Amino acid sequence: MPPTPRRSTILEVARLAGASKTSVSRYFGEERDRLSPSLQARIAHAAGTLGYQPNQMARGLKGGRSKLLGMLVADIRNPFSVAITHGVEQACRQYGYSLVVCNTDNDPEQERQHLDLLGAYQVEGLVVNASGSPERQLHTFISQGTPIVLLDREVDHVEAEVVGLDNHLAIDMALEHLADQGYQAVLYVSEVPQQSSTRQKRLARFNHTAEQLGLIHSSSLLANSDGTATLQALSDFLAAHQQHACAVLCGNGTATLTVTRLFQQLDLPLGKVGLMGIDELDWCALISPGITTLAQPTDAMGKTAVQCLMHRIAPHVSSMPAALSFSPTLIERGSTQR
Amino acid sequence: MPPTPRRSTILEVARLAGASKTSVSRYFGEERDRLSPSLQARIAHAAGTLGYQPNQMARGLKGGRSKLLGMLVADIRNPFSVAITHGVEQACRQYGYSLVVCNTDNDPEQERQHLDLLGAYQVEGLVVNASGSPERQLHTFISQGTPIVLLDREVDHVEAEVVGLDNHLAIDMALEHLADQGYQAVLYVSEVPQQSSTRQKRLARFNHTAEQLGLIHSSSLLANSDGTATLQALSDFLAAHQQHACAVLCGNGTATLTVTRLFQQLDLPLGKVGLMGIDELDWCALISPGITTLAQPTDAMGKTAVQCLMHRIAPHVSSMPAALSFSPTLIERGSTQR
DNA sequence: CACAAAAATGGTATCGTTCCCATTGGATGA
DNA sequence: TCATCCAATGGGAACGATACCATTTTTGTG
Repeated sequence: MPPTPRRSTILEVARLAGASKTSVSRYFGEERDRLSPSLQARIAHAAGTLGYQPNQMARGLKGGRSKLLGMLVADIRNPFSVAITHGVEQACRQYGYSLVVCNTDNDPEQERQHLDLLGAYQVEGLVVNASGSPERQLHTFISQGTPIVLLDREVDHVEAEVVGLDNHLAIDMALEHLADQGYQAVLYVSEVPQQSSTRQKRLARFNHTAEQLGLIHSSSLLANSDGTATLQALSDFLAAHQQHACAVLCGNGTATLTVTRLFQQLDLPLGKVGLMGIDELDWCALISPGITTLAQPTDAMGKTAVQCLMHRIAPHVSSMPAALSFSPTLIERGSTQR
Repeated sequence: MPPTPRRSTILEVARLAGASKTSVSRYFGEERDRLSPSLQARIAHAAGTLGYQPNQMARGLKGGRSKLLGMLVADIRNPFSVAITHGVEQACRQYGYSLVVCNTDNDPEQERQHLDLLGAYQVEGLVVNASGSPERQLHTFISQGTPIVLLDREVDHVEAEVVGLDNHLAIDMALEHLADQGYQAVLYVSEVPQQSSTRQKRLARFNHTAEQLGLIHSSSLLANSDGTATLQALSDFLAAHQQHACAVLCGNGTATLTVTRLFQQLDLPLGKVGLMGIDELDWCALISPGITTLAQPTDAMGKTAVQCLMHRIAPHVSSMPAALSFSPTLIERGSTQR
């Protein structure tokens, strides 16, 4: 094996092409047109021969233009997050940027570390799906001129665009659908809302709208992942309102998963007891007679987040997106059919 | 707003601490011990005051040590890939590295581009879950001394460790389980195997072992995502072997999802017609009476992949993992109970 | 045809680190 | 006591690109 054949540099290309480094730099930068066709050809040939590729580290160093975007994800194993990440990544590539994805596993400490890191890599923009409240660090980015977009969750005292679902609309749509279907009592199941503004909003809106629609309502928080507390809450709720048509509304995909398990444990008939969830999942159609969901337009959300950043980074390249708040789509299935 | 307060540099810290940049560099590098306690304290204080953080771009430039690992994922929306990515990322952090994840959406062209990119960012190692056959590019990395680990899929003519499931064992376990349960005819459903050595191996082994166990067998490839061709194949298979106990074995999670849909379309009784899949999914327990699966130890696989790389990058930090081939775990449910 | 203006190209300093090689000063040993 | 060595520290060159300014060549115009 040859002793680590180093990656070729701009200088070598320049020499081979009989040009200066500046010209080669121009060729690979935004100013290719300024070069005469003949010079362009020579450089192209030389670069091809050597297999040259600009070193992004060096690029990032000089101009601060790392062509890197950072993304902080609270829980990469949540299908919703994955879907969003997918959208964000696609959009990044479209703008010629790369994405560094950091998963925090809902741990504020990891979040802190990852933010430090993204800073150290000079990301030019940041998509943040927060797990804690990293206000201080986010301010650091902002004050350094690095634009930030918040995804799905707001962060107190951080002024930045928030891309996400229209939570009020979503809850209203869900409750109206349930009411339309004749359900009279609704239990709302959510993960603990402390870390997430979205969960808080949905919960509050649930109470508000359920009240307004004259629905009997109550809520239960998923404390531990096996949902034993909620099992109790669910059977209590059903027992207390036997004479009414009952339904459960789940605040996100995780809740839907847990509650579906509970339905099976309690052997509840889907539909007779209503079930509905926010977030569409692969398997919702498969649990017969199907679980009704509100699907989020994840790809669009991801793209919009990136578009926001690009608008700040390079206003001429991208306009500000029209809307940052998205409407869900109702996917009606048997679980809300009595 | 202050006019973009620049990020502070090593020089400013040095000045404030009354030290030289070399000392500060040492403090943040691997040679902190060489500094006297008093100097360490001064630097720590100065760095804290200024909120200093080393610029990774500059670091990467000088030493070629970017502290970055790259990962190529064929399909980020596949839960199996996500699980692996999660493991890889955790392991990275453990070693003080960060991960750039690139999703190729099974598109060789995107794969090509992403590999270029990862090269440009001077990643120190690469975890590759290939979608095409990027031999040439991978060789470039290897010849430059950048270690590579192949994940789940091999790439022709690329000599590198392959971390993945023991496919022979998996297929054998599955078929033995099915045979034990009294199934006599098995249909194997897989995605098209061209792009994936794993799919090829599983398919070949299926034919081999089914033969050996004296099972009636056949296979069907998922051409389009709605699986219409397989629907036909499945009903034909069942019709042809009415007098035998039939089962379907799915080559991966995607196949399991599609086939489960087909079972519902055809209204097949789970268990009476057996169903089993490789890859454990959230919802397999929920489709009553549950779908039997072979679970892959995804976290361990991700960690092992990183450990391989680290062993090459810094042999003193990490030893070579003992095994690169993993055994699946049988999760027995009602779908293989007649 | 001369002169200005524009286009094409090149040279050099610089980005923030790390690495290599001094330099300093005190401890060690004969 | 003096040479020697080690530990602690500092100075400057490099890494590979970009940006600015200078230079050369071309083009346009009266």
